[in-house]
Amino acid sequence: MTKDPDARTPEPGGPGLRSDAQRNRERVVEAARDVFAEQGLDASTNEIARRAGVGVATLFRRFPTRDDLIAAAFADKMHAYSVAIDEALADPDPWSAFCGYIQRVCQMQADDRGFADVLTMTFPTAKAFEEERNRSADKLTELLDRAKAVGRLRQDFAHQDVPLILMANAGVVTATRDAAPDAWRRLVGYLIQSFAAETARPIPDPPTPRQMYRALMRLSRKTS
Amino acid sequence: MTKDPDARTPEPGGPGLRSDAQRNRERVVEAARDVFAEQGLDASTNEIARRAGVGVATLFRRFPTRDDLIAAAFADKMHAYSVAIDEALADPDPWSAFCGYIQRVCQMQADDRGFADVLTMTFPTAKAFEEERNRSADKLTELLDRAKAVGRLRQDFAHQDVPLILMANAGVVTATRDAAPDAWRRLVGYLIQSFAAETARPIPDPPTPRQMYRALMRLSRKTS
DNA sequence: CCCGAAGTGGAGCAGGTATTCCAAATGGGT
DNA sequence: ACCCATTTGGAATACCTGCTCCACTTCGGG
Repeated sequence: MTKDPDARTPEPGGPGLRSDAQRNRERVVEAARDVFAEQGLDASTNEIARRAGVGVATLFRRFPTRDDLIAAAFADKMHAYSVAIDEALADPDPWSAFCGYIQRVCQMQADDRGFADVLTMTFPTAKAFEEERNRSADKLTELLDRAKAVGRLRQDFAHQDVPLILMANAGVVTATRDAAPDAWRRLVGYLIQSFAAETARPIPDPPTPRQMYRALMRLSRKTS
Repeated sequence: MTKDPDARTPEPGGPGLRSDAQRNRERVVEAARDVFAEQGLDASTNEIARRAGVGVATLFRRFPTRDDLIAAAFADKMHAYSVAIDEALADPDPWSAFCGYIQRVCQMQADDRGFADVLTMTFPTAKAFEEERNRSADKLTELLDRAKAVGRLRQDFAHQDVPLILMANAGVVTATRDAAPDAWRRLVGYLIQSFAAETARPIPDPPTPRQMYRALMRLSRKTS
């Protein structure tokens, strides 16, 4: 009687949830983090529920769509992702800031198979991330501008090149994770060198921002 | 292509097959080529049979394992792949030969989703390809040596870097195929520039040949 | 033209997903 | 201690796969 039928709070940890329910929710999120990290975003729902020690119904009640679960599982990694660029902006040397940022983000991909997917297939998943992404985008532009201003980053480096790097890196880490876990460092080493202004030579145009946006949106729906 | 009774392929098309059976076999191979190109190596068997207009039993009778089908479907693209390096070796300028080869192979990945998989996940599939690969490996070494000898290719470029490039490129093409089909050219542009001797700066060591071999063998068995 | 061997297609099976439903268990306010 | 709304686990459903089996069809040599 005292309960309000529509007192649903959309996303936070657990507002009106019973204490045990809230605990179970957290267990699901933790299991999802683990499983996604190991197996990528297309890991089986059953596996996550099993690993969390709850029934599948519990998982679905708390996270009706897969995107809800992904958003919850990667919320803090997305935060770390945007913190990374803040830290980069704090570096007095814009070039080392840029290089450090690229390496950091690629490292995050190497560490977490699911997160590599989130960063490349990306937004399909969550509006929750969209805001964070937009903030990051502005900061990224700032970072690139600084590195160009000091003459270290080539002028024709486009911000679309960053997701391009992430996609390339994702290709390497998914292929080499088991057999050669550090192979991606070599790729990134090559790439960063090619971003240096002093050695820049003409290369094909980058994809347009709009193309890149659409590429990132891809695959929310499977092959069809 | 080019139906030639004794062109190559030891015992492929059909030795003692009835004429209709042989025709069906060819239809399956063609359907497999199309479907693999569109959907990648993990396309559904049923889909291929349906597209070929035959029953699934026919497909399985002719190609008991998936690898058999893959080998048949990509035989001529593998041949083209090894021809590409011959053509590169025919180029009098070792550096443009090298650059052209990389671009050519990456182009092939961009054109065929399944072939991109074959080149990166690779051999899981076929001993048939192994011989072709070994021949190619020797020729590749020759190509790299020449380019290094004329001082255009950096000395620390390792032959393992080639599959590394293919993996990176595969990451980009799978992500951007629909929205930005030429994005991979930009990546390859960056990479090739970083392979030039004159601008070379130290980068992390490449994976060992053995690591790379194991990486290529990966995923013959799923996640387990 | 005929008939056995070769070839065929689709139903069927085992095993995998995502998602829904509901009888039973549980928390926590009283 | 009680009671009922909330929460739960697992069975049930509805698809997908890969792969096999077998009654029927077709080829092609005589």
